[in-house]
Amino acid sequence: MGSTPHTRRSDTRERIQRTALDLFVTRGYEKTSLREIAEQLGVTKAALYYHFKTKEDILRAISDHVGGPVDELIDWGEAQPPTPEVKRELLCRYSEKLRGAVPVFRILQENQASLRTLDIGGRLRERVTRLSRLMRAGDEALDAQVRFSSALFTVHFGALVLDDVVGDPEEKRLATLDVALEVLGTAVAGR
Amino acid sequence: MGSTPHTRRSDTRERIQRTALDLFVTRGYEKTSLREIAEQLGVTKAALYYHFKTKEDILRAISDHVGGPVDELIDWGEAQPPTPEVKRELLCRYSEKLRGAVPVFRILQENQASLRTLDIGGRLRERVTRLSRLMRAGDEALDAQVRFSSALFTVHFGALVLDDVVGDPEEKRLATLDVALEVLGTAVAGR
Amino acid sequence: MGSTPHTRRSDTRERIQRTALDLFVTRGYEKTSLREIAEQLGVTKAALYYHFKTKEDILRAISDHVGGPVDELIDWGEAQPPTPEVKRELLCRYSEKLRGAVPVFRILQENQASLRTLDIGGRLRERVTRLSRLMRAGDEALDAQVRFSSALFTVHFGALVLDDVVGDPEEKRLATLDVALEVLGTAVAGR
Amino acid sequence: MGSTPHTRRSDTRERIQRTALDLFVTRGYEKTSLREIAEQLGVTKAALYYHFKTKEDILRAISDHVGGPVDELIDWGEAQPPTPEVKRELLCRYSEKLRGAVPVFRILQENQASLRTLDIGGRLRERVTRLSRLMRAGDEALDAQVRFSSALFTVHFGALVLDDVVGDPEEKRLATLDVALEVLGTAVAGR
DNA sequence: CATGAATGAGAGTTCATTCAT
DNA sequence: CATGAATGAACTCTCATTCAT
Repeated sequence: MGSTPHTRRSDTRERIQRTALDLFVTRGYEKTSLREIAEQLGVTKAALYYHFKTKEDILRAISDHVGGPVDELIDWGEAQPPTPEVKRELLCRYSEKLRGAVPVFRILQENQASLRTLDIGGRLRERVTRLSRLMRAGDEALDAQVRFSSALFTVHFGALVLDDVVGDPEEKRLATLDVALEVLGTAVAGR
Repeated sequence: MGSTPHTRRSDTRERIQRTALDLFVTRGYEKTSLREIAEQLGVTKAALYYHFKTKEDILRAISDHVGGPVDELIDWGEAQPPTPEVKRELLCRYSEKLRGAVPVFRILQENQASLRTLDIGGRLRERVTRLSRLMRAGDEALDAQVRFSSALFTVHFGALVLDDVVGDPEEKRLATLDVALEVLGTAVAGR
Repeated sequence: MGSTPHTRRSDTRERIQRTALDLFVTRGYEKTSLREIAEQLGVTKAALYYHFKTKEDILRAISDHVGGPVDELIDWGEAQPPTPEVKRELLCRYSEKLRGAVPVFRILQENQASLRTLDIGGRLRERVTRLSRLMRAGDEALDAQVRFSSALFTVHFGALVLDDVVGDPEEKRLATLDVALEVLGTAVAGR
Repeated sequence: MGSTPHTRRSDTRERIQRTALDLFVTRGYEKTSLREIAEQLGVTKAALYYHFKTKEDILRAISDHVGGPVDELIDWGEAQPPTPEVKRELLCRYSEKLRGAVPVFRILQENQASLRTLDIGGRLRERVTRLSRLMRAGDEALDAQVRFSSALFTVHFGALVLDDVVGDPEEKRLATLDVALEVLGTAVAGR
């Protein structure tokens, strides 16, 4: 019977990621040492290395939870024409990806400098570049460019910042999206 | 006498800050070692310690170029009533502070996680908190709150991001400000 | 019955030795990790431990292919009087032992320092000492001592070095032996 | 005054080399940890890194005491025609270089496998190759080739092996050289 | 003003080895 | 026969910092 088999076939890999995520969020990637992760988990540093090749690899695993979905979104976007509708759709979907993955995005956001050297930083940079290009495509006017960027900021940073604000998360998300769409809207629709 | 006015007295301190700024921007605060700074400057590590008490102290000196003015702005803001006009004024002035100090803001932005432990991080956090509170004061409605934040994001991140975009800086700055004010405006003015 | 005679029963042990031999030769004993051996073989590290008690044990098994025969040779030599004929015989037989086991000798040769701590190193040292003593016995004159050593070097290192030189192996071996015997000869025979 | 100034301006670099040399000889390069060197010297590991960039760098400094002179010898040899006289001269001079530097040569000899990965290993290999080529040039006959090699072995390994044998060092060296020259002689002179 | 020398603490990483399954 | 998971000890190396000169 045994509904909770005790650690049957390593859930350790997941536990490492969870602990690391926690520490990366609170202390930062660089300042979090493998010793800390291991200790907090009650295993040895060497155990971490059984499950992950390097420290960066742990972060990669964590950030892939978010990287994959976002890449798909970008791929989809690049296959579409740069119409206002597509951009609106992009913002909506991006907002959805953010939901529930805020801590991961926060790590990527707040440790940018540290990631630069790592190849995970390269991937991140590429993602940001592609997403920006996507959002900005279609209207080269300065005002439009600013609007496109601003709408993206609103969705992205809104999620990160409003996270520690009281209120129903979904409600906050939709409010944020509304504002972003409005900023965008005046650009694409002329309103 | 003295063709070089009163620049007597170590311009080394300034050169250290410039070099450090450069390296902090390109390699990040943590990843930049004092050895690197010293080498790039052609002095010894010990020399850095003659001019600055710690590594953090160098960063502090750099960030104070921006911290002081911003603090003054916040102080001013807190002495005003939370009217729409004041908020608009805040955005305008904040935008001006950003101008020319983008690299410093970028360092603070991209090294947030590293700064958390440092007391300079505390000050930064406080500044952000106060500025946010200032911007958000006066209207607790969710929609308004989002708008206030978004306007601030637009000015702040717009400056950082649009920096590597072609175009006249001042023109870009004003365009950004326009969008920010608009986002704000619909909230505060009802339009 | 059984087309494959009686090779039943794990040829894995042999495969481990072969793989290890390869890696020890190319990367050195210390620099070769059990992980590498296991990976190159497509098994787990733990599997190696099923077949061998320690890493040193693998090397021991490898070097025993050569150690036993050489020990026999030395035993034989020590039972003989230290005559010129015996020494000539020793060189000839040693040369034969070397034939085909060059890689093993090379490992022992090039990893001497690493082996020192291991008890296999002690055995090697003992072998070398006994063989040298055997070759040097009978004539304490400095010139003779040098000659005896030189003849042994010639056979031993000649085999290792000439291995990567073109030419029929057996022919090279005999040529080497000739020179060694000549060096020896002038000492023992006066020629 | 003050004939023995106490450690005036770092004789530490030299002391590190001496201690390392000792340990490399007795325990081997790989098996000697920087902790051991530091402890035996009464300094911290970090002090070693003040004076040398890496562990390999310490070995390099040690081996350069011998590498430079030998390189010069080889350079000289390569500028000469491959005559018997030149070869004799090469052996004589090589023998002289060996004198007094036996421990260094022993390290290089006994740690060959470990050095392979290091770029100091490459240099060593190159040196050996060039020296061999030099000695073997001029007569492609198998017998001659073997003789050339053998003469070199005699000088090289003779120095290493006879080091722990009683007797006046210089006398031993000359005796060794005599045998080497004789081996060579029969090849080059036809005798 | 600045350097040369050194330190203590800790980082990430790798290794041979063990053992329940 | 063999594996997956884990460990403890060690490793090389880097860093911010100190201080006598």
